[in-house]
Amino acid sequence: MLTVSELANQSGVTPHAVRYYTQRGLLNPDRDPDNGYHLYNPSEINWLRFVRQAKKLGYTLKEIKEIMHDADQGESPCPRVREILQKRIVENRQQLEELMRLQTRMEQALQEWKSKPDGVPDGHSVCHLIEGFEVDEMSETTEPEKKNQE
Amino acid sequence: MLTVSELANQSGVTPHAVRYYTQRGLLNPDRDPDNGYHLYNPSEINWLRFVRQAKKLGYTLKEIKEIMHDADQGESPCPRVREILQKRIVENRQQLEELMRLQTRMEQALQEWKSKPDGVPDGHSVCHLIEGFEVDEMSETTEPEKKNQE
DNA sequence: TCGACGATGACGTCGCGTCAAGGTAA
DNA sequence: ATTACCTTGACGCGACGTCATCGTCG
Repeated sequence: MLTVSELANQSGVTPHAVRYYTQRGLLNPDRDPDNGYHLYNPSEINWLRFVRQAKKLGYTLKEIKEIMHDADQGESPCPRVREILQKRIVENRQQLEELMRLQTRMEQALQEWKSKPDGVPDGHSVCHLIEGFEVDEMSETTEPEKKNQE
Repeated sequence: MLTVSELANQSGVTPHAVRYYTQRGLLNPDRDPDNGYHLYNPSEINWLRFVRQAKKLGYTLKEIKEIMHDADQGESPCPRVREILQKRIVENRQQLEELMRLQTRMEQALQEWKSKPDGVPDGHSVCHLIEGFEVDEMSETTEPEKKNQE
C-alpha cells in the first residue's frame, strides 16, 4: 500500500493533485483505520496513469470520471470516448482560430505602434495607441479563450 | 447621466459586465444620493470603449486598470502598453503551440482508433483506446491552456 | 523533541453568468 | 399593482497552487 506522496512520486504528479483526484473520485484509496491516512493499492498506479494519459488527450477530469464510471458498470466506455474527442477537436479548432486571430491583432498593433510616439495623457484618452488601433473585420470575432490543462 | 443598463445598451456589453467593471474600478460612476443608483457620466462611454478595445487586444482587466491608473497620474501609459503586449504575444504563441500539439494528439488518436474495436471493460483497463494510445515525443510538452476572454 | 508528511479546509485564479433577496422607478 | 430595473452578495466554472491549522510518523 502506498501513501499519497509515494503514489505521487511514482507517477510524476504532485501530492496535492493526488488528493484532488481522490476527492473527485478518480482514485479510491483505502483508509488506515488508525490514523485515517489514504492508502493506495499499487493497482491505483494504473488508474492514475490512465488519468494522466486521458488528460494529455484533452479530456477533462469530469469526463474521465464518467468514462471510469461507465467502465465500472461493465459498459464499454469507448463510444463515449470517441464522441467526446470528436467534440473536443471541434472546440479546440475554434479556440485555435480565435487565438490566431488574437495573435494577428496583437502583432498588427505592435507593428503599427512602432511608428507612433508615446504621447501623454490629456484627459480625453487613456492611450491613443489602443484607442486608435484599427481592428480589421477579419481579425475580429466573438470570444477568445476558455480553459483546459496538461 | 446614464444608468447601468443604459450604458450597457449603448456599449454592447451586459449590465452585469458594467457592474463588474465598476466594482473593479474600471468605471467611476457618481451615485444618486436618493437611491444609491450608479450614474454614469456620458464620458464614461469612452472609458468603456477603451476597455473593450483593450480586451480585444488581449489585455486583462487588471492590466487595463493599471494602464488607466498610470494615465490618471499624468504618466504616459504607452511604454507599459507596448511592454505588456510584447509579453502577451510570446505567451500566446506558446499557448498556440501547445494547443496545436494537443490538436495533433487528438486527431492522431481518433485516426488510430478508427481501426480498433470498442472492447469491453475487463477490470485491468478502463479504455484500451486511451491506454494504448502512443503519444509521440513531438506532440508532448508540459501544459496546454490558461485563460482569457472576448 | 523535531522535521517531514498526512488530513481537512479555505482562498485565489479570470471574467463574467446565473440566481437570490429586497428596494425603486415609471 | 405590475413590471422592469436598481442594489449587494454569493456561488459556479477548471484544475490545481498556496497557505493555514492540526494530528502523525520516524
